[in-house]
Amino acid sequence: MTETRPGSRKPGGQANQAGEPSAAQAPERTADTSGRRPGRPRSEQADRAILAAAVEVFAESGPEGLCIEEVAARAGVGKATIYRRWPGKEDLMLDALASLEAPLPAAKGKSVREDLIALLDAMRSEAGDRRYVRLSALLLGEGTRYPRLMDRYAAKVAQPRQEIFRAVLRRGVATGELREDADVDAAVYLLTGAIMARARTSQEKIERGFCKRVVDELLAGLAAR
Amino acid sequence: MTETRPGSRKPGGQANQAGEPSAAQAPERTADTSGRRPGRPRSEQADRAILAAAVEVFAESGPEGLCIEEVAARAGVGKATIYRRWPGKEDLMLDALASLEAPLPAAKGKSVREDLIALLDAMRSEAGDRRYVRLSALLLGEGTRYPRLMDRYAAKVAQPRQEIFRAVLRRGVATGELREDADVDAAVYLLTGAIMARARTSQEKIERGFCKRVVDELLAGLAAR
Amino acid sequence: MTETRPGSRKPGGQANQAGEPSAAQAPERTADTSGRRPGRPRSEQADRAILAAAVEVFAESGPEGLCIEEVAARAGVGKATIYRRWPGKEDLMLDALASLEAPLPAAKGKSVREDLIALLDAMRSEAGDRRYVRLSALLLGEGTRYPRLMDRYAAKVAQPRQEIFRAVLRRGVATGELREDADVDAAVYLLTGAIMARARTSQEKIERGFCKRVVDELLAGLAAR
Amino acid sequence: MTETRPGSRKPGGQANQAGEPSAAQAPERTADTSGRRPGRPRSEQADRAILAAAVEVFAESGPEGLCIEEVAARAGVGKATIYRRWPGKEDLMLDALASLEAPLPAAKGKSVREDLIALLDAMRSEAGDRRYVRLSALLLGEGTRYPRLMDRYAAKVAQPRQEIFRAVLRRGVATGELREDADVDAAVYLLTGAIMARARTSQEKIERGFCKRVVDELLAGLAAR
DNA sequence: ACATAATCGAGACGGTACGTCCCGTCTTGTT
DNA sequence: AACAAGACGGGACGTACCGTCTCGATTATGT
Repeated sequence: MTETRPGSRKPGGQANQAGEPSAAQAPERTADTSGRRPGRPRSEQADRAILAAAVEVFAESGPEGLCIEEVAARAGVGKATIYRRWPGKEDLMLDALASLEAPLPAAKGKSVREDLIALLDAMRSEAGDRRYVRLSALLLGEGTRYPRLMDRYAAKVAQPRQEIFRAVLRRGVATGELREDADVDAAVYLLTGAIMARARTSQEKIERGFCKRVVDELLAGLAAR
Repeated sequence: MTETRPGSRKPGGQANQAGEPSAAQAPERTADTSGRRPGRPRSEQADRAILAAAVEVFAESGPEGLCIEEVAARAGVGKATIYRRWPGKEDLMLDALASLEAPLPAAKGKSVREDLIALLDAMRSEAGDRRYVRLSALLLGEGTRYPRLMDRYAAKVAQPRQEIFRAVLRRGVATGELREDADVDAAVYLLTGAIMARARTSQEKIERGFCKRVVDELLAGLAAR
Repeated sequence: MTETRPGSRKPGGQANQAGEPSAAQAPERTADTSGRRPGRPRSEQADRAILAAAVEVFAESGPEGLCIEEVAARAGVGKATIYRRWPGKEDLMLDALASLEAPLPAAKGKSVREDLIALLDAMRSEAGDRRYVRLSALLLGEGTRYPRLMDRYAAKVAQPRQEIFRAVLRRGVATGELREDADVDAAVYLLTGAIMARARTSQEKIERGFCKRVVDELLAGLAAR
Repeated sequence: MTETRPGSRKPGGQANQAGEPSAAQAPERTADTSGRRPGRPRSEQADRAILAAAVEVFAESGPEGLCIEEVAARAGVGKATIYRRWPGKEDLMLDALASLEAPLPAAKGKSVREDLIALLDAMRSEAGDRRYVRLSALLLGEGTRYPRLMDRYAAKVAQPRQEIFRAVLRRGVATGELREDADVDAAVYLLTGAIMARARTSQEKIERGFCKRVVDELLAGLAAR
């Protein structure tokens, strides 16, 4: 089910297993130069064509309808060329997802409120991208069946994003802009969850003002006084 | 693709199209009981067996692995008996999901805080049910492919639940427990989203105290003072 | 697989099991009048509609494509109404075949040659009827699986027809028109087979002169002098 | 419905479309061997296993009962491997039939009478093979639904066989053994038809002497003097 | 220059599930 | 009873993809 060939390699940077030790297990005859494997090197153009086709097919047919044969056909590539790179449909999808994640904007530091709104707004755009929603839904749905996949996603994609929110909030606590005893973790879930919940309730794009309202409401608290 | 037969009927109560207007087109001779279609009526036992088997198979194999042939076999039912009721895998899944949704507890009215915590706690239990997570993830992922399905879900399942939250919050505003200008909609997304976001980040059950922390943080607001 | 209900009855005259003792096993309450069964009598209109629909569907779809559901629909009849009369598809087909068989023309007696040509010409017309060819092909193909059916066909349809040929030939021997030691059986197979073989080689109708040529050739003999 | 792929190929020799022009569209670089389609070539072992299984299943279950799933299972082959070669059940059956047809014995030339008896005797053996009867009955019955099939059968199987008879008869005419004005076509139908008609009237094997009687009767002619 | 070796596109392979069709039986209320 | 209607469990149909496996052709490196 998983990696079997020694020198297996994967494109897609962010979602990889870290460090690409591909040369490590290679036969290496002479011992010195470049951890290069013998034989024809893999085509990087194929890498790109496959990922692009995967995103495209995915966006049209959804996670259930994504079909390797179609991806191969659109990429102008043999099926084996895909299976040489990814062990299966889900792993391909993970890398396709990663290729869609826009980097969150760096906190500009003016105020916690503005930073949070900017971060949420970036997520809002992604959530408006149906491709993102679907890829990420597949991931969630398949989580139990492919825990390895889920863990990699959590480690490589989800947690770094949460960390950005956490950093902004912690900085707010430090500068006194936020309460000293604010529950940073809870706040992260409240904020990021609001976008998810909103995305879920309808097919339409989330309206621009939504992020502001959410942030303000959380900052103000609901309780009277 | 969708319903074509006039008197088509679906089981699964909560997720239905409202009111079962099946009698509407029937000949109706005398007045009341006659709203009957001719022929052998559909077996309600089959309805139940199919839904039960669907949930069971689903829980074992995930949305991708859910297989109508297996559901039919376990329910002791011919495949046609399933396709007579649901046009496809996804629609079956929608009703299976609806059959899993526990009714949210009635607001007991002591305080808004306690009511909210109770509601979130009920959702937390569902979110801890992997079957629920998967079904709902599939639903989300397939949303664009099956907008009809998504709309039915929103109308029959999601919105009624949001309405319960909204009622609690509005009552809080009325009693003065919450700020007069509280953004009730934003608050609903913040609260329900927090559970979703939390469920998404790991496979483990959500800890009991999470709901309390979330509610308290939202009630207090993050801002200093 | 075969008859189970006591009072089962079949329409279709020629192909029946002889004598229709239907009243014999009926409950018979009072003991005297008319071997009538209680309850609503079977509709003879249904009998006719079913046979007609069977022939019609058959002619369109061939033996493999003949489908009871379609016959029932076209006859405006419930499926059970068919199964009440015939135990299965093949038996229905046998009666449908019998309803197609035109009676062979009575030998007019002018000469053996003319009689044979007339008989062959009648068969030629049937063989030109694709419905006949198909029904009879099904019968042949299914012979081994349904020996009972085959035997009934042989006894009720095929042998009486051969007997007509045989009678003509025997009369020819008696009148001195044919050789005294003519092998009547072989001649019957030669003549009737020629039509079958000719029908088999192409989809087109058999040309009118074919029968004459065949009869003349057989009468003359191939051998020189 | 029919062949669409350019280089489509079918096993089963005798029943093929003549000459396997598969190389025609291939790129053909050097000159000879290159008439190869790209990709993995079809397994000839699968060809053989499928045909063998088809004949076997057929012999057990008859034409109606022949079931591709069973053939695939017995041949140890995926269903797609069958459908890649034949568009449907009937076409498979045609090739299976062709694989059953024993080659007619070469005319040995001693006398027309002996040659004809030998030819009929070969057909008699086939007709005694229930598998042959059924396959050929299906073919006949399906003729109108699948005219293409029927034509191919006529062209590849039936006509070449008739030609053999015709050649024998023509030689007889040439040597003076037969009448100069003998109607060769009619004679062919008389002879081959006799076997068919005889096979049709009963389930039992045709008796050995039948062929002799038929040939002698036709040679002698029925007419007195 | 030439062997070695891993890649490429193509597409066949054994499977599994799909959604449809029809079988022959069973269950309604009506005639 | 028999009727029209139509649901039932079952099973084969032909299609679509899965992930694996040959094919001949290509493209690098290491001698």
